Amino acid sequence: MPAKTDYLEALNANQRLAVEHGVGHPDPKPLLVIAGAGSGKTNTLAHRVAHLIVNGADPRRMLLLTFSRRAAAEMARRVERIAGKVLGLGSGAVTDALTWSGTFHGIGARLLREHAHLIGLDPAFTIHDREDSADLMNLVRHELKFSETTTRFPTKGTCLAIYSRAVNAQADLDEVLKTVFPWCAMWSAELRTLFGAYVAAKQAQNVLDYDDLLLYWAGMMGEPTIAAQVSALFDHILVDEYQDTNRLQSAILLALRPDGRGMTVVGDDAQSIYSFRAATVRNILDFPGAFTPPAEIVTLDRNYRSTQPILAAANAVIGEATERFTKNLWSERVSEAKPLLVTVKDEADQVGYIAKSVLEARELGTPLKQQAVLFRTASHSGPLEIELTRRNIPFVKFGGLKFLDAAHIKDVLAVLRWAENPKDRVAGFRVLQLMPGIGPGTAGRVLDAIGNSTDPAWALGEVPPPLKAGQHWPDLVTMVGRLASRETAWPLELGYVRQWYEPLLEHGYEDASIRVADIVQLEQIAGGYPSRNRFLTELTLDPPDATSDQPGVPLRDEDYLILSTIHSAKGQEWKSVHVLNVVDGCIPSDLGTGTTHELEEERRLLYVAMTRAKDELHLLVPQRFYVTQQTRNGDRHLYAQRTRFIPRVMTTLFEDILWPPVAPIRADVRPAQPAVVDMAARMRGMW
DNA sequence: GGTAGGTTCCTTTTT
DNA sequence: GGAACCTACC
Repeated sequence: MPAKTDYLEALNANQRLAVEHGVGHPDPKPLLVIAGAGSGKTNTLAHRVAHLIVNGADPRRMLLLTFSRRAAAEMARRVERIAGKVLGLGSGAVTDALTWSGTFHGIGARLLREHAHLIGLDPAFTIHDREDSADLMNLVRHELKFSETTTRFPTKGTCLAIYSRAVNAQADLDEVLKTVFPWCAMWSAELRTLFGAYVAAKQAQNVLDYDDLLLYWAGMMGEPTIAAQVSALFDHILVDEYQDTNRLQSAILLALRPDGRGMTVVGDDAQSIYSFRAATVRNILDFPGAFTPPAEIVTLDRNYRSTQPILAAANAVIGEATERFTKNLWSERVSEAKPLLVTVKDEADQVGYIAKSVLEARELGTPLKQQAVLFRTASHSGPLEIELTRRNIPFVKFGGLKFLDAAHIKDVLAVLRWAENPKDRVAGFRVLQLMPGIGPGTAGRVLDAIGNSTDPAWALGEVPPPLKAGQHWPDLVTMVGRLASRETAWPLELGYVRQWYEPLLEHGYEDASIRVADIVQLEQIAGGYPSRNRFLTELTLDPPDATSDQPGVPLRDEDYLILSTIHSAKGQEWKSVHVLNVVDGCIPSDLGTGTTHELEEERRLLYVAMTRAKDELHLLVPQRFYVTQQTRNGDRHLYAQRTRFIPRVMTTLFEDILWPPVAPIRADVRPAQPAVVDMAARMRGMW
């Protein structure tokens, strides 16, 4: 029975090619969709999924790999709308069936739990986030006495970064050291020993880190019988943001579908901004040739998002890039307004300009939610956050520090993780040291004592109580016993943890009451998960991005401005976009100018930021730029240059303005004293 | 030997 | 604001 295909009418010719490719064909070629910014990528992918379902594909047998859970949810919502209408299904029917939809890491975790027995893995494994992994690396580093070398050994974070790089890029350690961490090359032998011990420690403790989720998955796919079993779960594999996958991820995909059958990948080489975590543009450039016959390529180059002047400027910026699938985006959205290149005196004016501009736009009918301020580094928004708070402009920040990164939240999660997996030494180590009088030494000995006991909760009760811990110790023993026996239903047991933790919190922090409130909030979030294990796993793999992601925050219906790192802005769009600090040293970051490779990525980053804008784009160029803690000179002002990615010849594509407009200020002259108080405003403000 | 508290340095981007 | 390192105290 031919299905109704009205929904295809709304697509343009190329989108339709991408959606209909191979449907009904007995032996379809793999498909690569090069989708420029704002070209309706998500919509096209969602239509393809829906179209496949309408034509008889089983949504339960579709693997949909997206960049974040937010992207997965958005995809599901659209598929639901399209397919639901055509198939006349009730709401949620299709979404519920799209069970294999999520990030590589999330899907990996699920596949590993389900197939753990086949590869000798205990399915009760817990997952370490980056900080936990670094802590474990640190423990091992100390055990091996690498912390006592005469010349400085790389820090835990650097060690983990090197390890992770080698795993994700599927590269040899020496190669990684030579190309990415040359200053650590002298430690090659020690690092190899360290990583061996680190892997052994993870295995002994039954924990996996982020990289393991991919590595074990890839390993599983290397065993023909298991590979066949896993591959047979899926008829279709669709991957979004393919430009941000690394070699390990592409290896997994190829192992799932060596012939590329039923495989669709979508991406934009111009938006690849994750090479720091070993993503490689090569994946997308080489995809077509990985199969015989090679994959079909469909290019979406019509932009539906931005006005032509914004697009012209963005095209000019990316036009200078060295290697890419050539495609220039075009748009029919005419506008007289060029993007603005706003020169301001310093960061204070930058912040003032944004506040003014944002409020003006709101007066003209653009709600705050339709406006965003983007920046290279999470910490750059600090002064802006202060100013917005002062002016009572609500905002939500994406990227940077997470709710879960707060020490007190990590403490509570560590208690839960230790209960879930008593072998998890990092968790136990953290929990024990919360108590007064217990430091690394005592904590280590306690962990050794309960070591491999079959009943760790009981073993803990047998440990002689460290005297200085006082009442906290017996309370800990009671609590751990309770959690281990699971006598209290999830998520109520979190209440016990809080009861134990609160006195310690009050002892350790001035602002204990705020922190207690956070934990209460955590309890509410926990209510959304069916079990402790699921809670811990999903929270680690998909931490809430911003405060608005958390239920219970009274921001839901309110209007608020979006603050986001450029990385976290991926895939999103706003009517009006401001980009902070478009100066050399920020974009490109002075940390990212080492190699052409890094420099190219910084260029793409600016491109991504610019292409988020629909109607208005403001690039801010502060002339003076405050730098904290430069290695040698301490805090100081730098006289910044406009970013090298917008050379003089390109400035015709922008409207150059100075702000404040009156009396342009030479950088070397101190500004006149501003009015101390705006008395007129104060008088008006009385009413 | 171990813990608590002070000092100094540094601070990309994320699953 | 945090981590690594140092020093004073138990």
